[in-house]
Amino acid sequence: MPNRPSGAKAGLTRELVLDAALEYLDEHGLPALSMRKLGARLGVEAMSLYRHVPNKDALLDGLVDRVMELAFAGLDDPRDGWVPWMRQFAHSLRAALVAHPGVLPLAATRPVNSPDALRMSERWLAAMRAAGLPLGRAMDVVNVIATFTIGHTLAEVGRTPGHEGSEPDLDQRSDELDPAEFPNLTEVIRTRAGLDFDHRFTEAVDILLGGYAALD
Amino acid sequence: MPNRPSGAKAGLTRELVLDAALEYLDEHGLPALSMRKLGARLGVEAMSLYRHVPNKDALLDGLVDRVMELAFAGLDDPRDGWVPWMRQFAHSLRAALVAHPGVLPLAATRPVNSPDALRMSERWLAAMRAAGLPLGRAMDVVNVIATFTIGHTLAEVGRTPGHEGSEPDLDQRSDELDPAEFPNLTEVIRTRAGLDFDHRFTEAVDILLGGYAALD
DNA sequence: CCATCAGGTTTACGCTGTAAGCATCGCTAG
DNA sequence: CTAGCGATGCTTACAGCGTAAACCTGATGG
Repeated sequence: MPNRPSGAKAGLTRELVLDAALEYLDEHGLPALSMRKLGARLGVEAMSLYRHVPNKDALLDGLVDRVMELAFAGLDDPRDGWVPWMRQFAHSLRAALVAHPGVLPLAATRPVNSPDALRMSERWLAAMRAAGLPLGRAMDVVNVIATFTIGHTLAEVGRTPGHEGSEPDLDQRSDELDPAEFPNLTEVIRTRAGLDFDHRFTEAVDILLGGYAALD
Repeated sequence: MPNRPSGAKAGLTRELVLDAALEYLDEHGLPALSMRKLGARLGVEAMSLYRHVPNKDALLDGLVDRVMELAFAGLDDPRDGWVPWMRQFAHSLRAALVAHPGVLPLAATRPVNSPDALRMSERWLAAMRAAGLPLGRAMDVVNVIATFTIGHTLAEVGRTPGHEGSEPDLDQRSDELDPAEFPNLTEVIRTRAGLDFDHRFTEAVDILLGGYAALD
């Protein structure tokens, strides 16, 4: 497949591979991502990728790590208070996940004790303690906000990890919905009550943070 | 593989297939579940399963539906108040997911608008409205509690969807953890602060429900 | 100039989901 | 009693997957 003279270097890097993988993932979805197709996109055979990545799982882990890093970028100093910092982090994480929906199922199911994830947890804890929170409480707040954000965004993006648009959104299929069988759902669609994901997420995060803040 | 006289019926049912699949999933994890292996467990060739299930995805959807049904079983009457009902539901859902960890990644990533999921949402909404909650608020509470429960349980079970025990739990690898690089995490392990998932889940659910109840 | 090596390729293996066609059973109609 | 028929399971086949092993080749350092 490569039209480059055989044996010549294509100039791959781990970073380039991850870039291409992330792009492919966001365009075509997780099930469509294979080493062969990723290689093809880079003008290279599948096996070449293994010079830069030990195996497919590690590649996927790298993608999760990347998006997590993205969520951390540009956060304020936590010493201004853990509540605003955590709120900012929650919204930043949600934005990063929405921007890379293909990574979402991965972020949700990767083990929490991979080296990357441990580094991430350490950073969270450091930030929260810098804001004056005791360790146990910091663990609780961090974990609750992170898991809620991932869970909620998962439902928000809400399609099979397969390529997007395979199913229409709930509010686009009001026609096919039998009002006799689904009276409440049809009313939801008609009145558009409770379909605002932004509002729901913001409100829930504030409830959680407010609740923890009141626990002193 | 089947030692039964060729052409004889093995007596499969959709229900039997789902039973076996759920069992296999909980024992060996999602990546290990293949149509051939599932067939083998039932004493049947892989293709035979397709008489009872249109394809693998539909089979997996069926498993999610089953566990969700399990979560609904034995709930009190919602008219006794939506706060206790929702609390009970959250804990029941978490218990069902923990009992069938293989289904968790599926429950998290299946689209929210499959027919089964719609039926489920309708039931939730009906219960909440029976308890006197307005529709929009009902949507918010239901979605927030469900997504948080799934997200938190995902982190709790917390291993690659691959077979369990592939990585030790966080608190079992204190040895390998460099205290210089991970001061906070090592302290977490030493003091066991913030490692109680039960307590964290209960507390967070109560904060959420209390917060919504206070919004009147 | 030659040896080494990093990076890319080729080939191959066992596994996957599933389409198509066939064999065989139990049941029902004549 | 028998003809046929639908239901059920089996066989074969195909394209695609992740990746191990061996190989080739252009660039680099002694």
